Parts: sequence; structure tokens; C-alpha cells
Amino acid sequence: MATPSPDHLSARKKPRQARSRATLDVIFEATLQVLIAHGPRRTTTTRVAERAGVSVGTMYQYFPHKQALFYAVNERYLDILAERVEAACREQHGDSIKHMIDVLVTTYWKAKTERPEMTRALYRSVAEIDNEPLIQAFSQRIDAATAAMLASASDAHFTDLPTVNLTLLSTVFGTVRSVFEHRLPDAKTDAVLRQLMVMCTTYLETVSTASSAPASATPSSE
Amino acid sequence: MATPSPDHLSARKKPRQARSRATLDVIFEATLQVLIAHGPRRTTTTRVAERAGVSVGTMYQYFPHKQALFYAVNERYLDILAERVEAACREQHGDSIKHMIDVLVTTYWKAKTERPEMTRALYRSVAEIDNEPLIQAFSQRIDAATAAMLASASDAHFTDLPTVNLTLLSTVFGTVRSVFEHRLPDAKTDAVLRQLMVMCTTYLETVSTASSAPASATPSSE
DNA sequence: TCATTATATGAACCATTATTCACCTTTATT
DNA sequence: AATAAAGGTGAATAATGGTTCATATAATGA
Repeated sequence: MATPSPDHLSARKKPRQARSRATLDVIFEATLQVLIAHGPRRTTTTRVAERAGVSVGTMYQYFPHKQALFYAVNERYLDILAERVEAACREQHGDSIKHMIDVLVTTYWKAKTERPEMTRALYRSVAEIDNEPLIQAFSQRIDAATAAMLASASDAHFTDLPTVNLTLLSTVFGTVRSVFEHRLPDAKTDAVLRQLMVMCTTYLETVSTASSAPASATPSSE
Repeated sequence: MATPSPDHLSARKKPRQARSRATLDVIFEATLQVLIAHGPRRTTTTRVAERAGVSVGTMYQYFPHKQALFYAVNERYLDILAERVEAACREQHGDSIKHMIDVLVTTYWKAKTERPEMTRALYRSVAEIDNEPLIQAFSQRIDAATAAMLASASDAHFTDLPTVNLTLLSTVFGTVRSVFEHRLPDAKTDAVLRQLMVMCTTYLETVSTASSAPASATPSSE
């Protein structure tokens, strides 16, 4: 399904026994914890191994080097995040635009703030790796999910769905990240997110060729 | 003026002669170049010194440690960026909302894309430092600048200016960053930025308690 | 049971790198 | 010109940290 990782970043070998699958989980969680506690610069292989309760050698059986570990942790996170967004989008099929926006913003915000320190740590960890392939794959999944959702809206229809969708995603994801990183007091955060929803809803209404009320302007064939 | 840097990150001493001011400039530029060429992880004091054509000892005369150097480079960049945005805002005083938005988006976008690799390198470099004080100071300056600009708009008036302003900034800056980092083809980039302007303009019109325009139902198209 | 494969260990190795300091050179001051 | 102050040098130091590998233990299958 997803684009395979470039080989210089992919895992060395895959776990075959239950034992090693558990080890991998432990390593991932330990990586996150060290990343949170010490920052990416002080996240060393030995420290992670120590925290995970395994030896460095074990880590090197699954990851050819430190970057591959960071890469894998990011991959896992983005996978879960994408799944959540996809699920949320699927659930809103056929609903109203306003509802879709609300859910999209809320879902993304929640995903980021459930473990805020983890989110921050992951943002920082990308300095050590080239995560563009990951971001690319993630974006495509989200793009497809929201495009399908928007196309099914009960109260709108978009002639240039790709552009509208891309705009919506850039705006929602960009703004949410911006708000998240600014550590505003809760009241302000809530206010901005609410305004963001208003803004996006209004935008979609503006660019929508109203579906329930038949278009007065003729849809041009392209 | 700006919040003073925390002492553990501030420069060791200030240049008194023209010679050393030039040295500092060279060091800053070298840091950027190494950051771009090798990434933050491989940006070592020796490499920077080499590139700058000075000795490591010289660098340590101005910066107590590597982080202080990164901090200073970021500080300089954000200072210039803030100045540019402030200037742009000042120039649009008394103008229309639409114009303000256009200029704000364009100015920020240009600032980021004039030296895109530098922008990317700086984004990455923050993993090594705690740049929150810098971001805080930057945000406040921008906030003040755009608030003053919005308050002077010829075709709008805002009852809750702080919230509107915060929303606008989160949206514009967040979205621009998002678009910048996604490396979209030029055509798509342009399209999204144009849509962003429409979106923000419409938003400001919606939340504006119309000052000059009649408060009738249909807002005229521009 | 025994052979084979998967998994785990961690001391040792090597390269890298941040930082210092004793000394030198240039510029300012008297 | 003489002295002081600012600026600059770079080999040496000390610590860190990524990676390997010879070896050990556990699981699997025949």
C-alpha cells in the first residue's frame, strides 16, 4: 500500500516471533520517551536501549542506524494519525459541510494534543532524518480521504475539487499546527479553532456551486 | 526592544571594532551555508569555522557554545523577517482589507521563498535549541503590527480585534508554512495562496461590523 | 531429541566533536 | 613610540556516542 521506505532508511529485518514483535514495541515507546525527556540531540542509541531494557545490539538487529529508528517511529505515528483521519472522514460521508469541517478540525486537534509532548518531540526529531517520503505518503492518504468526503457533501458541490481540497487541507493542518506550537491559553486556542471552522465553512460555501438549488450559471464542460 | 536572550544562550561579548563585526557576519553566513549543506546534525563548530575562514577559537569568543550560535542565527533571521512584515503592515495603513491580506500573504511567502533552502535549514536547526523565547518575541511584534494595520482598515471595523487578528495570523502563517513545506508545483502553490487570500478576505468581511459599506444582505463582489 | 534458525548481549573499537588556553597579531590610546 | 585592549589562532584535551561482532540463549521443526 504505502510507498516503501528508501532502503537506506528501512528496517534491517522483520520480526518473525512474538518475542521480537514485543521488543520492537518496547523500542518504539522507549525512543519516544527519551525523545521527550532529552530532545533529539541527546537521544542516543545507548540511552534508548537502556530505557527499553534491551541491549544496543538488539536495536541494531532491526535498524541499520539511528536515523532508521527515528524514521520508523515517525512512520508509525503518521500511520496511526492517517488512519484516524481517514476513519473520521468516512464517518461523515454524505453529511453537511459544516459538520465535516468541525470533525476534521477536532479530530486533528485531538490527535495532536492527546500526547502533546510526544507530538512536539516528533516534530523535532525530523531534523535528524529526511522524512519527505513519509510526509508525501501521508498527504496523499489524507488528500484522498477528504476529497472523497467533500465530494459526498449533502449541501455542496465543487467544480474544482482538487484545488478546494488542497486549500482546505493546507489551511486546517497548517493552522492547527501553528496554534499547537504557540502554546496559547486554552480560551484563546478554543476561540481560534472555532474561528477557523467558521472560516473554512464560509469558504466552502463560497466556492460551492450550490447543489440543492440548481445552478443558474451553466456548468461548463471541460 | 526585544526580550533579552536567556544568558545561557546569549553571546559572550559584543564586537567593538569593525573587524570583529565583519567576522560575526562571516560566521553567521557560514553557519547558514553549513546548515544547508550538511544539516544541523553535521553542522560542527570546526566545519563552520573552516567555512568562515576563522579559527574555532574566534567563534568561542562570541558564543559560549554551539547552541548559542544557532540561537543567534535564528534571532537574526526572525528579526529581519519581523522588520519586513512590520514595514509591509505600516505601508498598508488605511487601505482596504483585501489589499492588506494580499500584501501580508505575499510578503510572508516571499520572505520564505527567496532563499528556500535557508528557510528549511533554519526550521530544522531549531531542534537543537530552545527557540521559544524567540518565537514568542516574534509573534508579539507581528501581532502588534497586524493589529494596528487591521484597526486602520478603511472598509471594516472589528469588535473583537484581538481574536480576529490572532485567527488571521495563525491561518496565514500556518498555511503559508504548510504550503512551503509541501513543495507543491508552482501552479498549485499559486492556486492555494490565491484561495487563502480569498478565504481570509471573506472571513474578515464576515466578522467585520461594516463601517462604510451599507449593512444590507448581499455583499458586493469586488 | 538434536540441529537449525531467530533473537539477544554488551564490551570494545573508532571516529567525531565540543571546548579550552597559552600565545600571537592587530588596533586603539596615551 | 609605548602600552593596553581587542581580536584571533589551532593543537591538545576529554568526553561522547554510533556501530560491530564474537558469543550466548531461546524458539522452532524434524
